[in-house]
Amino acid sequence: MTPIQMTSELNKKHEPRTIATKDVYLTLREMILSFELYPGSRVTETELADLFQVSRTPVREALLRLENEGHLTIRPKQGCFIKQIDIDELSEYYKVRTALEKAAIEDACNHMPREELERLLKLWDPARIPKRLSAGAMEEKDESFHIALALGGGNSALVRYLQDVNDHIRIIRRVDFQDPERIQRTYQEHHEILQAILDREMVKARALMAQHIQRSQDVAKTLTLTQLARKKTMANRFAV
Amino acid sequence: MTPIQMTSELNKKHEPRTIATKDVYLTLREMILSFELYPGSRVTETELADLFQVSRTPVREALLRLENEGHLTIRPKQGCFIKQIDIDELSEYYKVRTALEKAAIEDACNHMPREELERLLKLWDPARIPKRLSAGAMEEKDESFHIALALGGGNSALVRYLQDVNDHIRIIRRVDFQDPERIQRTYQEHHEILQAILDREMVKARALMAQHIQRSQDVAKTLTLTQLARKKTMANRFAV
DNA sequence: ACCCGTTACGTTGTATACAACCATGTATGC
DNA sequence: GCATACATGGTTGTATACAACGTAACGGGT
Repeated sequence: MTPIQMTSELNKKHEPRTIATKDVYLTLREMILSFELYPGSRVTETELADLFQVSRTPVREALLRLENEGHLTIRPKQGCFIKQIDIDELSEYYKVRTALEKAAIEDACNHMPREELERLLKLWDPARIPKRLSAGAMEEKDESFHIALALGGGNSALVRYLQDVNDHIRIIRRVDFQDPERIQRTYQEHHEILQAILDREMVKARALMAQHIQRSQDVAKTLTLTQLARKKTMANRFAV
Repeated sequence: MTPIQMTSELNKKHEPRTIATKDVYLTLREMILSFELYPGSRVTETELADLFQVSRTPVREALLRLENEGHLTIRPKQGCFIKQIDIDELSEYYKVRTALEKAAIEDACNHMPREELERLLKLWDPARIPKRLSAGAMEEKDESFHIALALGGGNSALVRYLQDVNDHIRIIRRVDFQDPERIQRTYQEHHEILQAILDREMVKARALMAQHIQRSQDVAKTLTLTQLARKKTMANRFAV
């Protein structure tokens, strides 16, 4: 059920080393991704330490990690600011993602075992879409699809970079699956890609993947903008 | 002279936020890259704090950063270990690098201004190679070439990922330029690539770049192995 | 009225003290 | 003689105290 032990090996990079730090990190990340901490707003270490009932030390370590993942910016001696959502920058990440996924597809065409591909094909059968799939769950499933392909290619560094890119674009990717139509579409496209790999048609698979990414990017972009506009009206306890 | 202000923007990610932390980080990184801290050996925070005459706090932050860059592994409650050099893993990084540089070349062909390309062409004229170019200086110049191309494409996220990959393979890349023959060769290949971009021949440029990376990888790989074997015989104060 | 210098506050950066935990080695029982 | 339980040393994880720095507000001068 859980996707191989390599995944845990991979996540280790992002997992803060201790309990308190880990909690702070995960909670903060969730708050940022859900726009609860509005982009551009400033947070102070003391404030967060009070909120989480821990000292500043684990807060600092969590912030350091979140900065590395691009969710916030630390300006020395000044404070830390939730990263603004910059559509142009996100497009850049999508370009990087496309480059990496193309490489992954090539590896997958060459090395990915038939059985693994067939297992995935069953998982993404457009005729058997689970009812009531939440956007969060679907986002996770989608990510695991792309990661599975990269894993199938056997290049774990590539997988790590893909994970890293995902960390950066998750904030807009998540809103992509709030529309059932988009879920349906994703199932179909994933199915097609898998079939192309199974047929070892590298050129076709690569093109399909590039299209697939492009389409989800377009949708997520507009959706994020409207979401953001809606949240902006709400009061935020951390806003400056 | 200095390659645009974007570079500083980029380095910010890797630059620890304060002075003490920064010093520790840079020195440690240098020690790792020069094999002074032998791969696999364990270091303790106290030990490093004593060595650098600072407290454990900045040491911890520096270690956290170095872990993110993949130079060492932190095992919770156990300690931190200098990353083993794994030739297979480095090959994976080279594959990622190739994927990214191909994307960069495409962008460069589309967007890079003629003048910038001509400036680079002058810098890499095979007829005018500076005498007594140290391996370290050449490595830096080589990196700045590849970064300049990515910058020319206008995708700063791509540049950051390329920097990140460079952080990981620098340890073997550095030994590539100890042979004057390799320096000569690099000048020629860079010149050819630039010319292809200037002619807007994307397919050719992409192929040249892929070859170029492949060749330097092959050379660096074997050289690193011999270097490593030599250093292994030396005593290391941090070795277990 | 505007500009500049100064002061005070708040925040980050660093040091240090303490607690929790793991690993090793030793001693004891079988 | 071997295995297991325990104790001890050392290392990391967290809390807190202090110092350095940046920012903003206030006051005085022009």
